[in-house]
Amino acid sequence: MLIKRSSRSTSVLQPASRPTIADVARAANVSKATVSRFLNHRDRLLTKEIAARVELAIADLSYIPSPMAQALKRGRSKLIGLVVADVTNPFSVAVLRGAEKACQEAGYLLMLFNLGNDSQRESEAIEALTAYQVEGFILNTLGRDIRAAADAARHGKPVVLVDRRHQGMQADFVSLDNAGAVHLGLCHLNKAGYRELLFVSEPVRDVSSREERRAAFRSYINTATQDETGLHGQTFESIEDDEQSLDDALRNLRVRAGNSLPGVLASNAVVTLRIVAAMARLGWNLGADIGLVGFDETEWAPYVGPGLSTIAQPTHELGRIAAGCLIERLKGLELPPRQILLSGQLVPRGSSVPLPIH
Amino acid sequence: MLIKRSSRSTSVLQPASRPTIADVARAANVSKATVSRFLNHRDRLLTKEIAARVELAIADLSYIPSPMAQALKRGRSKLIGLVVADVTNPFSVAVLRGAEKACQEAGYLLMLFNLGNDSQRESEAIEALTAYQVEGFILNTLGRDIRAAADAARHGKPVVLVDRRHQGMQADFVSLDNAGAVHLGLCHLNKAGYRELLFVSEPVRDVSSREERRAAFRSYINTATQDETGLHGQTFESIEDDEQSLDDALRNLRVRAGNSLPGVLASNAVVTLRIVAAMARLGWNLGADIGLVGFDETEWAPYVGPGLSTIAQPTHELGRIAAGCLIERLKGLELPPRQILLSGQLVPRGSSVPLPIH
DNA sequence: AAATAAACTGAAACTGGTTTCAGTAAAGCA
DNA sequence: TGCTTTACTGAAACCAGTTTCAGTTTATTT
Repeated sequence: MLIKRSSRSTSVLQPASRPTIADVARAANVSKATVSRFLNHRDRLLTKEIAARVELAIADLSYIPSPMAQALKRGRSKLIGLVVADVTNPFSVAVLRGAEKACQEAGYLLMLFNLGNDSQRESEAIEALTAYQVEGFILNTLGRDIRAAADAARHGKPVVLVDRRHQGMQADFVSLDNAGAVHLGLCHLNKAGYRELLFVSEPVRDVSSREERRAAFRSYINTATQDETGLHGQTFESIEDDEQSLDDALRNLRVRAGNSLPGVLASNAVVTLRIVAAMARLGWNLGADIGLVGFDETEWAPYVGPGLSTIAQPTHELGRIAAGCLIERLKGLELPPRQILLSGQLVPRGSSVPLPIH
Repeated sequence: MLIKRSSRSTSVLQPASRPTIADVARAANVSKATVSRFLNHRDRLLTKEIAARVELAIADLSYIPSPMAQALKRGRSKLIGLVVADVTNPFSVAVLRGAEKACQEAGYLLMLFNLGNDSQRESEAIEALTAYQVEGFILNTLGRDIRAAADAARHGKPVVLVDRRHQGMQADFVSLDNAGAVHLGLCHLNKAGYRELLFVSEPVRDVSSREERRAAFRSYINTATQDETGLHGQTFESIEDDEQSLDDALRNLRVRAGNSLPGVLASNAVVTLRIVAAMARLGWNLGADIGLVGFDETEWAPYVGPGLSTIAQPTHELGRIAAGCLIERLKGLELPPRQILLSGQLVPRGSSVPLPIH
């Protein structure tokens, strides 16, 4: 006796593979085409009676079409690739969550690729995801490997850049309004009485958001200097594990300040933490000895030292919007590349209050 | 004139779709089967001469086989599904990174699904991932929806549970040695002089790791009480946004303590932060007024208050091992379900030092 | 040198869907 | 009532691979 592969035994022994469209067709006594039509064009076509039969069969077998097979035929996979420079960064995670939500609502699934801050892997990531037929990319990467993303674009896959521009790349771009945010932070420090300022970031090279923030800092300082407000400023790139240099930079800052107050603007949460660590090493007090405002609001910011003043990014929104842009493009929207900038919000806390709270 | 789809023009205008195996076959003047054989059984079969021709053609067109098509035919997709209860939890992210690394090395790609703490979505996640033919699952979920994971297992897909067991489910399980870790924390608090203890966790219901930690806490307290060491303890479940109850619980703890010292064991980083927040609200000092040891080491732990004492989990290892187990099973390893427990490590800091540092 | 076995290769079938094309039945129109 | 049009359905081709099966060389054995 011949056992047909398609015999869908309910036995627990042979781990029944999922039912296929052919199984449904057989059960409903129609052709595969009809089942497919029911699934895709339910409204047009199809007699009520046949539709009912198909519907029943589908429910009966609890049939779910295979996205793989669909992707193969349609060329569309309902998959979106999200490439993140570093999942450890809370910013990335927050963006991820926003994007995920938007994707879910639109019936897309996110494939996450984490570079672990290894810019080498960017090409690899994009290739792997392209191989899986992702329909588009959300990139929050260094963009140092120009080829990679450009390749994707050339394959006709839409790309949305989050937080970091890729040089020479025409794509939708969603980000914090860095200039505005820096302005916010510096005005705050200035008003609080800090006059000798230092901008600390991770190595800037080619990371657009860091560049923009630094440029905004310099520009603010320049106009302030011209207006003779007594405001001065410098910038510093902090390298991982090089505690010495950071400590020196802070010491110098204090020297420069003389008996005016020194303040620091940290370019992201990672740097903020490094500065907090340095302050601990130096035995200085946040706020009193040096003022600090850092990018990125975190859940722990209120409880570190006297509370960390932060510039909160609308991370969730950034993610949602990025995914939204991509999905619009996938639906066929033809538009020149957009830039969407959202404002940050200052959350003042103890680290930017000059006097120790009594 | 007819333009064949397969004509691979290098023109930038028409966004060339990726070359297919047929293109390679044509270029090498062999059959698709031969190309496929070259890719999969390079060593056996195939003349050197033909192999060389195929190799050249592949390199020439920079051909990459479509995993989708492969998955369809083989039934294997080189995809592993990772379902996480909450990406916001740094524990999950750390596990993710470990797992990612192991997968990458073995040529697998991770598909992440985040439940956002919504246990409802567990089935949905597993279904979606199954539909994409993932070959196995790493689950760090509530496991409240028994059907979901059991379904996966029934389909013959191996499952590895991380940190949280699913009741009645026979699967590999990778986790912290919770009993040992609790012991570590309590011994430490006890030695430091804290005598009236409180275990605070998120709602325990059905989350095995929380259950285990609480049980270990109770057992420790019980034996300690019998030995008349003067140690007492209670447990408390902290609910999100219910600050009032937590504050009360802490106040009661201090009352119970009388003039002995009260200490808290927090069941994870989220709870630790809640307790820190409560202490701030109450105006109490960590260490001096109440001792605190929390599960999960974080980068900010050293800088909150006098420094948070933590029980560090080998998160990265957990992820790596979980992925490793899964991959072994995918390679055909038949073994009864394993339990792999790793030890935690105590990182003592100011929050468990009774006297304010001078 | 003939017979047999081994080693390669290609055509075709298959994976699970979608879509085109052609065919049938019902409805509309004269 | 006969002819055209419309509406619906099924067979078959296709997506990009893998695998079986059969056929052709080549190598080995006698």
